Amino acid sequence: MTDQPTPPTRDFIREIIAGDLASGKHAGVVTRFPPEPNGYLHIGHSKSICLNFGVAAEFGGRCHLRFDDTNPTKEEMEYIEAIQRDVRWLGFDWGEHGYYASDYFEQLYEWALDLIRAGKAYVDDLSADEIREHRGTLTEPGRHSPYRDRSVEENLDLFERMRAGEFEDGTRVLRAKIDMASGNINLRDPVLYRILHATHPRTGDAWCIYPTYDYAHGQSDAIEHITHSLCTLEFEDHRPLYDWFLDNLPVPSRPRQIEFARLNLSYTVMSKRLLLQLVREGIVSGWDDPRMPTISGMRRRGFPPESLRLFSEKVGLAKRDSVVDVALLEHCVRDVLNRAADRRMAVLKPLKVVITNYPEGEVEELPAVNNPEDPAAGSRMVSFSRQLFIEREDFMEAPPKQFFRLAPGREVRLRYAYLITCQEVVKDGSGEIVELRCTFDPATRGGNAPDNRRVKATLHWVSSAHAVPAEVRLYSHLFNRPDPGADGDFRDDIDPASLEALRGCRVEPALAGLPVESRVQFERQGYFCVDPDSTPERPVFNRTVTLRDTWAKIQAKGEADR
RNA sequence: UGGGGCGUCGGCAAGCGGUAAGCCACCGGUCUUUGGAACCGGCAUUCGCAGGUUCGAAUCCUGCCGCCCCAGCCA
Repeated sequence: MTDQPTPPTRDFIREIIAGDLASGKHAGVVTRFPPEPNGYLHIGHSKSICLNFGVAAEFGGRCHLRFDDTNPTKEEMEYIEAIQRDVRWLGFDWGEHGYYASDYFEQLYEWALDLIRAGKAYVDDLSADEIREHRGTLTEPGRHSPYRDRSVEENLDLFERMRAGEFEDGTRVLRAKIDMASGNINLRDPVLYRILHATHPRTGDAWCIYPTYDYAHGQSDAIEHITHSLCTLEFEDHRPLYDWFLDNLPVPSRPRQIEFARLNLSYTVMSKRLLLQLVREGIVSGWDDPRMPTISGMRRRGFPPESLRLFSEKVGLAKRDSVVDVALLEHCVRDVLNRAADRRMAVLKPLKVVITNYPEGEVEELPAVNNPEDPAAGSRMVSFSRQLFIEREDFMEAPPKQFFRLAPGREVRLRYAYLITCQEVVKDGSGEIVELRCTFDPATRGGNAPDNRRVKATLHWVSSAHAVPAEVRLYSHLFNRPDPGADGDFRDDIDPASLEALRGCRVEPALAGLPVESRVQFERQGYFCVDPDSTPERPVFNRTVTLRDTWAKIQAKGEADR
């Protein structure tokens, strides 16, 4: 067997960068993550963050965090702060390299003056509607604006007066003079500056003209000596314009834009517009609702940052549009949590069990392993007594063939405790099961029978006198179809049962008083984390993700066959 | 009927002229004090289609077909 070293993670972007380093085109790598502070970051951004910071780290370079804050009508300080918090939480550090496009407004303005002086930009008095009419269509060329051939002096005068605030919003713009007949619409004299009498979150009222994305982005990259400017596919046809500015302005460096496909996830919407709508319309509780694909939502849901990084490695990087199965994300979360989360017992829908042959008033402390995947996690003691709670779903009066949990006359194991046998089912007047009367075998303390007899099931449980009440919130996908909105309003595809709050849960005492965001596994059920709504007397847990559930599959199959 | 991209397993994705990696999902099995985890095995004779070049093509050429993006003073 030839044992070849695992090839390093390679994708087309890393290949380009490695090539640029090998050829000596660049001595080092500088990337940037450039969010617009007009909303919260989501898992699509997480892919970009991991890419930009990851690439920089792998090649010994650095990654800047730069806010693309060129549109004060949509941007807010709250978003700037949330974005910084989320990037740090994900595990990345931009060090001294936190920037804002607005840091460059003065330089960008000077360069606009250069363009005007070179006859490559002009002030246009056309209205937005008129500009659109002159732009032509996808198949017909555009027409020149009647203001296209103004003199340099007039353009300079007008542009300076735009900056001085002499004109109303929308009355004039600065445009590049490129080619109104270009097949690439971005080259049909794109707008460089628009008049916006709006207060900017950082520059306040210092400006009333603001550069557009196209005019600001590449130059900001150049100012920061970004070597590789990574962005999503929809900017591909902006690249000639990106390059045009670099070619026509005295910029200090020459960044290269490279585009990759954005992340799409099944059962999820990813557009900021739609996410904002969910928040504004109160469909979710906020940007950090645990059902949101936002980084803050996933954090509250209990996803560890490592799981998001793992996921972004696993989804790969390419240029084709794709939709990643949300099951891959869930797999990454389970993979990390399986190794990291301590196990605890929690009964979500309690059913009372009385051990009839166990002495009244007696309590035993039994050792329970914290994490079978991690010996260093140690163990804890759990209290056992005569009256317990088990999961309602773990008992069936008339069990089907494949159900091997508790049933009348059947013996099962209580994890870390004893083997018990169900002797009697107690019901109330309406026929509902309210209690199980069982016997235990004192010789099976810890869970093993001296005669080596086997039981087919192990149940989790809590001692009723020791357990603490808790609320548990069960989450499933926000949408009930893999492609929400594909046939109309995405709101019609919201799953009304995506949140189920259980109030009467009983959990083992070790689960009380944990810090917010603590992540644990509830044995046999899934991974959960402590929600900020918790109080000292009543913890609240969010279900992060269920455990793989073979029984659920068997049941589902049974129903399908019926 | 302009311009720019993209088409490899159910979902991602390697492959860079030498005879289809890997992951998720799914299906079997082993093991098991979590119906978890772990482990073993199965899962594309074929790369959108059709021609061509070549000893040899997913990889090169030609022509079709399909999908995505662009007509914001959003990013």
